[in-house]
Amino acid sequence: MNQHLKGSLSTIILKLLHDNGRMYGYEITQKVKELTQDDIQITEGALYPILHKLEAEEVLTAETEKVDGRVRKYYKITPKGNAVAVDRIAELKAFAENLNLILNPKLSLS
Amino acid sequence: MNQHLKGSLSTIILKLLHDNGRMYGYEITQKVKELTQDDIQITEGALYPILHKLEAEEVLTAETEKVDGRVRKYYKITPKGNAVAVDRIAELKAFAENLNLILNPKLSLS
DNA sequence: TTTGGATGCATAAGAAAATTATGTATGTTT
DNA sequence: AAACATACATAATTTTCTTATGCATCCAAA
Repeated sequence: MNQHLKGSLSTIILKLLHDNGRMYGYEITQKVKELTQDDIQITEGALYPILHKLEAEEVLTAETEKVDGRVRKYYKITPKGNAVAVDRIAELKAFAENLNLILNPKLSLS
Repeated sequence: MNQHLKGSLSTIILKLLHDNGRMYGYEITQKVKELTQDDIQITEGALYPILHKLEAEEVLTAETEKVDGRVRKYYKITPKGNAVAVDRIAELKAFAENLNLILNPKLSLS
């Protein structure tokens, strides 16, 4: 995985769930791959523990479904979790803007 | 500190040193504060171990100076370290762009 | 037909990278 | 004198990820 992703991964997951309403783990990994043109690959060892933690914190709820013979575990944001998600997404946006400020500092025109 | 900073911190330090040539630790913390309008505060417990590690890897070299009665440890990127720095900064830029793609997904116009 | 690849979830051991707390020291401001 | 800013350092702990492994199903290719 991209080392710069550290710390941002759980918020990215919340963002995708916030946008898409209901997703399962594997779908999240594919969506991130697609959005970033294969640049970001979420590993399972990182993904599932985060989903379980968010579920334990009641930010997410899960429902298992069998689709085409395979089990999928669908996650969505709880009403209670929505405030948390919105907050963290706003922080991630602010962070992205700060990154841009650092990476493309304005020339001093003095 | 901003939790999303995790993982990006060492590259941010390299970026500042790459832009400014020569900086000491405290100066780096102040520069990041300034650039991000107080949004990002680098803690000392994160900063100094990173500087020491980069020095051990010979990406940075350090020189101690006494200025106005206080000791400062100035760091700069080594010739060898420059390639590493340029690489990581490019990766951080790519990451920032990926973040934007995730945070502001294009509407599907199908 | 069986092998490999994609789909799908899970977890354990270890490493990496931060937080939090603490310590030292000097200079400046109140 | 106390508080705050400047300046560096590190130890213990926690968070978070990597790497490896395991299980199971479906589909395509050989």
